[in-house]
Amino acid sequence: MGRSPCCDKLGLKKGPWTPEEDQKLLAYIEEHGHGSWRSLPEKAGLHRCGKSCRLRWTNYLRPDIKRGKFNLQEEQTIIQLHALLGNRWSAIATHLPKRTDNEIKNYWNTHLKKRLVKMGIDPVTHKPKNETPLSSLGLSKNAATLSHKAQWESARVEAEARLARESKLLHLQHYQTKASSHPHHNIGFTHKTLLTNWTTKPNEDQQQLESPKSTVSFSEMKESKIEFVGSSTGLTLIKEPVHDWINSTIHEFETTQMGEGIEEGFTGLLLGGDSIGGSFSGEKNETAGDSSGGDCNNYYEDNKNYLDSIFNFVDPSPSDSSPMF
DNA sequence: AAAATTCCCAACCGCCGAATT
DNA sequence: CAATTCGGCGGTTGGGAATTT
Repeated sequence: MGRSPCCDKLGLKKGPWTPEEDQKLLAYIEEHGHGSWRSLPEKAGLHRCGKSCRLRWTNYLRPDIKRGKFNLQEEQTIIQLHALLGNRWSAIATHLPKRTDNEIKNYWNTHLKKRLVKMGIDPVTHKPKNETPLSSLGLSKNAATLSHKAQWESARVEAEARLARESKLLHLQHYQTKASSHPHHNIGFTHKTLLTNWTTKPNEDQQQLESPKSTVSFSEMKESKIEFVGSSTGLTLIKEPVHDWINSTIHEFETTQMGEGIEEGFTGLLLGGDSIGGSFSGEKNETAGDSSGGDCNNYYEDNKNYLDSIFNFVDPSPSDSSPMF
């Protein structure tokens, strides 16, 4: 049977974390690694459940987290991956370095979803709510193709995500080993920095606009002894690599992300309802009267660009090195 | 200036699958 | 093989901040 909720124990604190609690959690993980989350709170002197500690660590305290506004490229990546993967935030997060699934999920729900809706695009299916105009543009065939390819692509991206998770796990184990053998091992931050951050509002002053790249480490992928076998329900992992295909698809993904094609499509599309000049989080500019997503006159063109950009993502190169298609 | 409303996000909840006993 | 434990995921929400009335 199921287990009882871990926070049901009397006396366990819930709600927002205090700086003192953060410091305890950080200090413990810095010194010992997190180990078993279940037993961590007691060892760390926290009156929290392990789940709460894990969440706090993964979504906030981890040193490799990037906070602040999402840049254009990150937004594009989220939209593209969401079109392929749906609400699989953890899989999407593996392609957005330093972003947590929770943050991406929040950003999608509070910003991107609304933006798509305003553009007349169904945020679930990523199709225009009224198909007719696009059909007349001759896109219906493309849409069918997209649907088919997206199934494969979805499986591929999911496999990438899995690999990324596995490699992260390996790194974590490596780190934990290090932490246990080096009691004062520094993992890239100090209590001081944490407390400094707490004196200002989190999120506010840590905006970095780094150029994102896939968290899937290509070298790790190359070293991986894993082969993907597609199936209707997902992927089976068996031994021995098929490096060429993996690397080529990853390369396609990466070049597509950096390429000008999608940039153009999404930039025009998404910037349309937002502020001009790259200040991209200025949603308040999307006031009534501004037919967000651009001019009404540009509606069809915009949607065409939107679909095109996804087509480009799914099928980015004319040569199409993927054996799947 | 104050009240009402909306927005945003950290954190919780419940479920699931994998691992362990 | 069943029961249990654990970590992880996605959906949801509470409450503070920001904005509007």
